[in-house]
Order: sequence, then structure tokens, then C-alpha cells
Amino acid sequence: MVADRLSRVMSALADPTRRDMVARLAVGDATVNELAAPYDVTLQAVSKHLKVLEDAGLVSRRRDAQRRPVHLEAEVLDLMTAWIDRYRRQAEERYRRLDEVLRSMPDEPPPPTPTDR
Amino acid sequence: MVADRLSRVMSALADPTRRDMVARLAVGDATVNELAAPYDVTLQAVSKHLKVLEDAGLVSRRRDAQRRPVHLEAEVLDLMTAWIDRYRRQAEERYRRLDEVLRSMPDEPPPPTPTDR
DNA sequence: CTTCTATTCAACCGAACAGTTGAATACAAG
DNA sequence: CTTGTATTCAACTGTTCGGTTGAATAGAAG
Repeated sequence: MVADRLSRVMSALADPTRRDMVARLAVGDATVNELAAPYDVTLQAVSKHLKVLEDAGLVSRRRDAQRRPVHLEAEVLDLMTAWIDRYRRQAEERYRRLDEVLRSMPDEPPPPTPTDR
Repeated sequence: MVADRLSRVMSALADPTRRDMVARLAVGDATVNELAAPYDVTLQAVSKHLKVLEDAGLVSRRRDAQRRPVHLEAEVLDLMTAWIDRYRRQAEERYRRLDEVLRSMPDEPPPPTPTDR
């Protein structure tokens, strides 16, 4: 599937294990083995989780001998923040204006409005 | 499945159609039929998408005769913002400190560090 | 009561997902 | 060259997901 970037980022972070990995990588880079330690799943499963994070652009990997240290690309999170902010702000703006309208016409006995769809 | 709230919100917004619905609901409430109009899927599919958004707490629904107007609960988005900010900030902080360290010791011929894990 | 409109429920389908086991690859080191 | 460690690839499995069709419910209106 070739989902857009934002969809990949969001669905990558929809998983608690992957969010926890990101949280731990915010502290510093780590190898696959180190990352896998706290979870009760196979190393292969962790490797797959990392691939999902990598495909979303959330992490990158160096090569250090047989190790593949994982690095958090924190800027990608801004993609989400940008999307969220836009619509949260738009919604807030709307409420603000609705409030104003309601305040500016305090008494208007609302008729049954039968033909009002 | 009983995923935690944040996971439900993120996975709800991992779908482009549902993100688009949220975007349109930021402009104002809408009925299921109105919401369905732009998409080339059945009404039932749209109804399912709305259920996902509702289970995530992202929308609520009134009852207006046979219509069920959908309303965006924009505050829920703050949940995501809070999570993101925390780790992005943490990562940034780390780089800032790393930069300082690197600047404070400008010349140190890095040895091969053979026993350095 | 019947019909029309709006919406949901139920059952089903194929694709994607998260996990598993087992084999393979990539290096380091004896 | 052989062994050990770190990681990934491949194949399989059960579950979830986004969609479908068809039937059901809720209320407005003739």
C-alpha cells in the first residue's frame, strides 16, 4: 500500500509499542536488541515495528559493525502537529464567532422553522 | 479490542477519508448524508468511519428527527499534541545539549575505542 | 397505514497487520 | 575457517480493516 506520508506517520504511532519506542529513542539512539529488551515479543517482531517507523520517516538507521543503531527523526512529528493545529484552530475560531453572533442577538424568539432543512 | 484512547485517536486519523471528514467538520456540523457526498463509497461505509471517529471521542452526535448531525470534539486533538510535544521537545533538548558538549571539547582525537560497546 | 428519507445493523470478502518460527546474512573474533 | 552475535528475510497464521450488499429501524409526511 502506498499511503501518504501523514497516514503512515499516524498509523505508525497508533501502536503503543511503537510509541514507546519513539519515547525511548527521544532519550537517545539505541540498537534493535536494546529496544527489544522491555517487550515480550520476538526480535523479529521488533525489527518489523522498526521498519514501520522507518517507512514513516520517523527513524533512520546507521550501520555500526553488525549493529544497526536506530535514530529518532523528531522533525517528522511536526507534520502531525501542523495538521492538528490547523483544524483545531479552525474549530476554535468557529466557536468564537458563533459566540459573538449569539451575544449580538440576545432575544429572538426562535420560530418553529418548519421549512428550515 | 480495547486499545487505549491515544491509540484509538491516532489510528482513527491514520485514514485519509476520516481526516478529511474531521477537516470538514472543523467548518461546521454535518449529517451523515452531507458527509458522504464527496466520497465514492456507500453510506454504510461512511457510517462505519463515523463510528470509528466516535469511538475515538473525536466526534459526537445529536439527534434531529431522522438525521444524526455529527459534531467535532476538537479538544481531543490536544491529546495527540501533548504526546508529540513531549517527545519532540525531549529530542530537541538532547541535541541542544549534545551540541554544547561538542562545542566545549573542540579537539579530541577520537581513539579507535575498541572496548567501547 | 403506507411511503419516503436518513441511518444503522449483520454478514460476508479480500487486503493489510502483528505476531510467530526457521533460515539467511553480516560482521567480529577466536 | 569456525563460532558467536546482531539483525533481517521468508513463509505461515489469526485478527483487524475498509469495503460491499441486503435487511432493519426511526421518524416525517402523504
